[in-house]
Amino acid sequence: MPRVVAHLDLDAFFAAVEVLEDPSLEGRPVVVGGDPDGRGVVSTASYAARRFGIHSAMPAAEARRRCPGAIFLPPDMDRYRHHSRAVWDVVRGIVPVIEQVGIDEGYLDLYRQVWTAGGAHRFLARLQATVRRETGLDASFGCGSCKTVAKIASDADKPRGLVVVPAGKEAPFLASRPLRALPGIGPVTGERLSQAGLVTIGDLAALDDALLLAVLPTDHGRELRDRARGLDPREVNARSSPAVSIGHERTFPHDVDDPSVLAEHADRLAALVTDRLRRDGRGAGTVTVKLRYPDFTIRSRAASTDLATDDEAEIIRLAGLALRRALADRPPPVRLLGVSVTRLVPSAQLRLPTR
DNA sequence: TCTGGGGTCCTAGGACCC
DNA sequence: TCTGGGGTCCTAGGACCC
Repeated sequence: MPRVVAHLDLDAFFAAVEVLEDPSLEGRPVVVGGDPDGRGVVSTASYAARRFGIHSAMPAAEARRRCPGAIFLPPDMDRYRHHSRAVWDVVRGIVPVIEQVGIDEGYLDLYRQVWTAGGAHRFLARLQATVRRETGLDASFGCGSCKTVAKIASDADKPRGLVVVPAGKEAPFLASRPLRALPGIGPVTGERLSQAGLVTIGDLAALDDALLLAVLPTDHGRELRDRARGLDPREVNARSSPAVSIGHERTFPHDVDDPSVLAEHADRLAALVTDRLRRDGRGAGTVTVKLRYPDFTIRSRAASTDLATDDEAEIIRLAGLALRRALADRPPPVRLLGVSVTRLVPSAQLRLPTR
């Protein structure tokens, strides 16, 4: 029996929440993201702002050049989490098996709800209307026999889209779309495939083993070609797993030259990380410091302990150690400093050896 | 135009153990 | 004197995602 997987994607989510909280913004170009006077980038642009060519990840300064009249708002994650929870509570009440992937998207396993494409369409149209009525937010849905097809389908007719790909029609549905639309193909792989003359998902799907090996000689290559053919065995996994890492980072408004200033920022970031670690009920065995230099190269150095800790002074000490190692490798100026913790264990195992 | 902040997963090489 | 093989853990870097 073919699987029926749906993908839910909230439309322009951060901007939509801001409009919901301030209806005077309705229909206006709203840009949620970093500081347009500094080094900020766009997180989410409302559809009115997208008409000016503004999109996610664009420098906010460039967004303002394209639309000087746009309303720029800093992200308010607590607010977005609150609205996101409302949406997922509604969905969970109707579909028991869901895998939330981010704050604004997730997969639904519809195996208990529908058996045919027609059934899926009716079911999702009702769910879409229910989400809208209960939360005031629009979502787009895609549906098909696997995650890859469902995800691309949810993006195919935004906003308020609803695209159901019937079983057996996966490959033709995907074939004409650009390679970069395939989840797993980013800037590097996309460029590589483009250099090889590939343009569409169909081009990748058509590669035989020998050509595939020549173009993408990695384990990942076969998986990507399978997905391009509409084959993707990943299940909808409703069990969420605990975080693997917790971190904070900061891009400075101007590059920082002074090591003692960097050390102060490292202390502050380490304290923030420790707060979250403790609220999570965990301890950490490794503290990693990340530096981004003006040329955008990234360097990271780690410091570990044999006894997992959630002690602020100890985490600050390890961060300082890692920072000095990194700076010994390459001195300032530095554009970004980050501190993260890994090798996490439950608090009950604190002060027990981690290895 | 000049590029955020939160993550996950994978890989390669070295250390270490048996 | 010259030399194993497998397995695991750790670090650093990189691709990718939202």
